[in-house]
Amino acid sequence: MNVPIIQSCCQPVLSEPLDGGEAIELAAAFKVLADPVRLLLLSLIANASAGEMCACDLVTPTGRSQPTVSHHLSILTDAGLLRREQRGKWVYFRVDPERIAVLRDALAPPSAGVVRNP
Amino acid sequence: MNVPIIQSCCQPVLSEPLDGGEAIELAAAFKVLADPVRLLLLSLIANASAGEMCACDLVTPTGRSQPTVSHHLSILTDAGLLRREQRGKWVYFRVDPERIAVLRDALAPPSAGVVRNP
DNA sequence: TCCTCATATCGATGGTTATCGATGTAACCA
DNA sequence: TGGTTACATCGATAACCATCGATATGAGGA
Repeated sequence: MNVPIIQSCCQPVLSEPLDGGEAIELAAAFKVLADPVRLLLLSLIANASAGEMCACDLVTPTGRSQPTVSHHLSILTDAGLLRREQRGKWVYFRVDPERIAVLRDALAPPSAGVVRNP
Repeated sequence: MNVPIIQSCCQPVLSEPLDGGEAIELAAAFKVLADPVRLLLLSLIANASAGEMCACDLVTPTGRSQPTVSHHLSILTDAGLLRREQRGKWVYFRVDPERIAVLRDALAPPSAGVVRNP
């Protein structure tokens, strides 16, 4: 997957018209969330007691092969939704809530925080 | 695309662990947003002066064929993100902001409105 | 240095979907 | 009734992506 880093790219969809480039960028960002395994990974990591999880503990609960889980963790990390930290042989992941907030903000209600006709 | 109606299915992803079914449902919902043409359609309709737009006026600004635009409008309508109203020969669409809010809420910050350990 | 284990990468495959031209359907009008 | 226009559906195609087994990489430990 072509995964650009998720960053604030535009006004909320419902508050101001998107141009073509913004639409492509936002769509790519939502595509990262459009997979059940990736949502499950985000949820597992976000709700882990230490706020982080070892990749080794993410294979079993997702029910996928180790390469598949590694693939999804890469996509989430490339998008900036996860932060990766290697400790010895192990890799730990934690969620970056600010990146998630960018996507959340793109869905803000109409005219929230936007002066349409100043 | 298999497009279930978008409805509140679960606690926010970052606040409580998802189960497999919830993850599948949420992923399908985000998949609806994971296309630039559909985001552009949502944006155009939400920002139209009358709060609605005729399908006939959505072909040119998206730069796609009429069948393709009709296809995407169907997906958005099936998901509940758009409301469809036929008036004579014409079909008008308006955004349902509550359905968008469901997706937005799924991305709520950790523990927002959720008591993790009561 | 060799072995083990955790993770990443590779190559192949099957399923999904965005897209289009052609055509069907249905509303309006003369 | 016949023509025109708006929209939906159909069938085909090309691109994309999740998935896996096999294998490479790289860190620790003996």
